[in-house]
Amino acid sequence: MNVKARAMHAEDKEERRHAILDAAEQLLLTHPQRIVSVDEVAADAGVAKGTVYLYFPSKEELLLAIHERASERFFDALLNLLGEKKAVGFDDMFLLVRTYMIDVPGFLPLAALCFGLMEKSVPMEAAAAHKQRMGNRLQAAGIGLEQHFPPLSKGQGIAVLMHSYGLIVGLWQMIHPSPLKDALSGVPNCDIFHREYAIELESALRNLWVGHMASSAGAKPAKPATRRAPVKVSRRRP
Amino acid sequence: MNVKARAMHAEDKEERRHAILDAAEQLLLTHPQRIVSVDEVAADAGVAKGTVYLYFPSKEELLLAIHERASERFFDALLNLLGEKKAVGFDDMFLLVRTYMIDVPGFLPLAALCFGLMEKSVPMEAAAAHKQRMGNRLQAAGIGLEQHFPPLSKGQGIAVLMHSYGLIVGLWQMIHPSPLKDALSGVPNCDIFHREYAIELESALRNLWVGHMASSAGAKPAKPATRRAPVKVSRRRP
Amino acid sequence: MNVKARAMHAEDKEERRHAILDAAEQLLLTHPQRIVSVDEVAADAGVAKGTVYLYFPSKEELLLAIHERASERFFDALLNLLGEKKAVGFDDMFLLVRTYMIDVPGFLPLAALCFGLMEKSVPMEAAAAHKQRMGNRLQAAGIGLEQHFPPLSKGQGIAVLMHSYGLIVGLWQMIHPSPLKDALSGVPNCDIFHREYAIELESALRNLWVGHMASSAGAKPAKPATRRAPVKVSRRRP
Amino acid sequence: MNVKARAMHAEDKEERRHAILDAAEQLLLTHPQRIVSVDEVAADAGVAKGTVYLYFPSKEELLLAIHERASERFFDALLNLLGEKKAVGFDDMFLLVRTYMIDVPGFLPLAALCFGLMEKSVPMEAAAAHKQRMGNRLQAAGIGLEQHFPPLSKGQGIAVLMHSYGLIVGLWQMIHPSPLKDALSGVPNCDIFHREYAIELESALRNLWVGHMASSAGAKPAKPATRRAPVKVSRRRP
DNA sequence: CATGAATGAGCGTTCATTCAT
DNA sequence: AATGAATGAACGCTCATTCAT
Repeated sequence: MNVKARAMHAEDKEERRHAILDAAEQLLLTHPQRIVSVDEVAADAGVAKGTVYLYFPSKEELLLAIHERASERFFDALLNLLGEKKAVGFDDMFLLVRTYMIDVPGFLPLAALCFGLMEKSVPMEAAAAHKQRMGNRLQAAGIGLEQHFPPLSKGQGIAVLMHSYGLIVGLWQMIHPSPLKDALSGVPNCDIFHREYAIELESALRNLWVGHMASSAGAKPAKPATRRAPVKVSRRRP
Repeated sequence: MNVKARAMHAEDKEERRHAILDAAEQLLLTHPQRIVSVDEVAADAGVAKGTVYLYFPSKEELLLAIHERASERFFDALLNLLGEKKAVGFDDMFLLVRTYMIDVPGFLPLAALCFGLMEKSVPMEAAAAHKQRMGNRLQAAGIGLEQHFPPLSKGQGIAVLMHSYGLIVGLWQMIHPSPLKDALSGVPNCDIFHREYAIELESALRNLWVGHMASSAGAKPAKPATRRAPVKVSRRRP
Repeated sequence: MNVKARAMHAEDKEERRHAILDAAEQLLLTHPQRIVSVDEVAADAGVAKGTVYLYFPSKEELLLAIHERASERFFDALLNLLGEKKAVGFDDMFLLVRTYMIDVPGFLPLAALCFGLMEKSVPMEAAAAHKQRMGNRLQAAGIGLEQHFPPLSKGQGIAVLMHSYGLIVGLWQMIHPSPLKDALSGVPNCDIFHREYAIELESALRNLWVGHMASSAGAKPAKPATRRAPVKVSRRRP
Repeated sequence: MNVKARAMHAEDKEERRHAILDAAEQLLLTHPQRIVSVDEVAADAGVAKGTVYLYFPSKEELLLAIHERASERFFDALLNLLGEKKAVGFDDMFLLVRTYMIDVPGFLPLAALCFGLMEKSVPMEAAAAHKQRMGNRLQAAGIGLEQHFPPLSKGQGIAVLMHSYGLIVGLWQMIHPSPLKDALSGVPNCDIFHREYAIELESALRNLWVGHMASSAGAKPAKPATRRAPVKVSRRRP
């Protein structure tokens, strides 16, 4: 990793910026539970600690940048998928979630962390810029989604995505692999916290989507499949 | 808050314990972004720092206790509701969520925080005990849920609750009131992050529940309302 | 140990004082490496923490009292031995050292600790009183020693005792059983620190005594046994 | 002490390391009774508290380093002396003890302290390394000693050194200059604790050495100088 | 006398950030 | 541009001592 030469040109600088991000990401992947220190990042990136601060104004913004880059990969893949001509189903979508979020060990801890980060020390304009970029991607993906899933009404695509992302991150916080897992096996009523995250998420997410599709579709016909339950679940319409 | 008298009896001690919890909760609520320090808690509770450690073995366990107390209130209300004879619908449930989670300002930030807490420094014993208590409550509530929502199959009640809780916490992290909200209004594509959390959550949660009801109910008849969407969303049945 | 009744009379008080000393001593024996806390002592003695302070003005003086009581036992046995009619040799003396110092696990750590304690917080008059009591015992034992070991000149008995005690405590600090012992076995030149303390001490002590006897005895005849070594070791006499 | 320049080169760093050691040593010397705090050391060294941790991994290891440096000086002088061609006697040795141990005010309190330090918090690796370095020096000095004092058998040199060191430190703990000294003068039987340490030590040490020389030399001929005493002191030979 | 709840100064350590080189 | 030595505020926790009950 050690890149000693000075980055004089813009491209060199971008390269070094990514080298630092890579190191930090790697560290996050390797120790998903700990919050990495700037020292470690610098050491792993093969640069001095001060250099990190040449490329990122603060540790928080470094973390944000990692998360944004990781999200970008997901969104790129998603937009790519949605841009294809062929039909796209839930399973295709979930495969992306699995590939870019679940199977990337640091992604979810970081996501959870980043939510709480924006309030801290990150200057408002940086936070705003970050949110805007994320918003743009969401917007584009939401529209693509609506095209592939016709039941979705206008604007509902973005809602589905946000709800999904919330569910993905929130559920991960409840159910994730942890050292406690082994220790608690056998303790009654504790195994529920240690179900397989991917399986549980797929079920939850699918149901969320089913509901979204139904709520849009059913908005007009208004007749749910079963007699009682939906009556209680669907929004009351006087 | 300053209660100078010594807590000599068990009930007094419980009271003081709660006074400390109150102070910490209040602090959490006032500064949702920062992790409160023991110094602050002690000062706000009107006791010396050492006194905090008389009632809680560590800061982590203090935070956990706050969360547990708040959860307990929710679960008590939930079990109470589910224990009643009359029919219970989604709206009744959501009212509880609103009352005990959304409208209690510290609840959700703390919930998000606590998920990440268990791994840290909390001795395994304590973490296990905490998880078991939470597990017990979940279990009881899950069973009650299945009785009121017949479409739910055995064991699905607890799943619904967990998925819901994940969604509640995860979505809150994405969309919550923050100082940024005002600053970002007008920035294109940023307003999506600043929708009203309660409204957004209700929609997401309802859809999640609709999905759960449908997936159970429809497991046998398997007839979705619309032609295409469910085909793609529902689990493939070869 | 739990003695709840109030100690109203002097004898009861003395008894309780000893109960506290016993508990503290036991604790010291059990965990020779740690400095016990007042909490532990009180708990083990079956009294409240405040009660300890009714019987000892400070933790330091409690420790001092333990050490003094343990020393007293040694001195009692020593004076007893020296008071007998029959001849007493080094081996008899060493047996006492072994019985009252080496084989009492807490004795030596405490002795080492107490040396450094007097300067701290212990009020000067308490320290003076302690020293005087110890001095008295030393004085008596020194005189007894001189009677059994004729080569010793007047006043040399007390010197032998002090030098011996210094050697006993000082050597123990260098060579004592410790968790490191096992870990360091095999590391070259480290095994010297892990010789058996009792054996090493006996050798050192015996040589110290041999020297003392010789220096007194030889003071008159002035002819050492060997030709060269003593010439260099003994005090030059011009 | 305040040296503001940054220590950029290895030698500068070594210098600063020593500056910190100096400050700590000075502090130890000024307040032999208290265990210095890192705050004080940093303040006295004219650096920030964090800087101390740049040069020493922990407070314990800082203290150990002070002691090791002081010991090193003694051993260097000792090995130097023993390496010379000319004859070396007890008085030459004692001069070193006086110069490097007695007359360096912080040495003995620190030595006493360090013995008890190794068990605490110092990581085993560091403790082992420290012990090994000390062991090496002892070994070398022991061999040199045996060459200058022929009566000493193989391996006895190191024993003499260890016994001596134990005696030096142990006796110091009993008899050392202290504020009590003045206060207690006149109190009967207390003056024994306030003899001049150097004088007392010389006597004790000389006798220890005489004994060692005699025990080796006499191991074969076995003829004690006096009639009764040695019979009792020397090891029984059946 | 006895209790034990309350105290709070004090400590060792961390680590994001700065800035002289 | 790059370095990495230096900083110092902040933190969680301990525990001998006090004193209201």
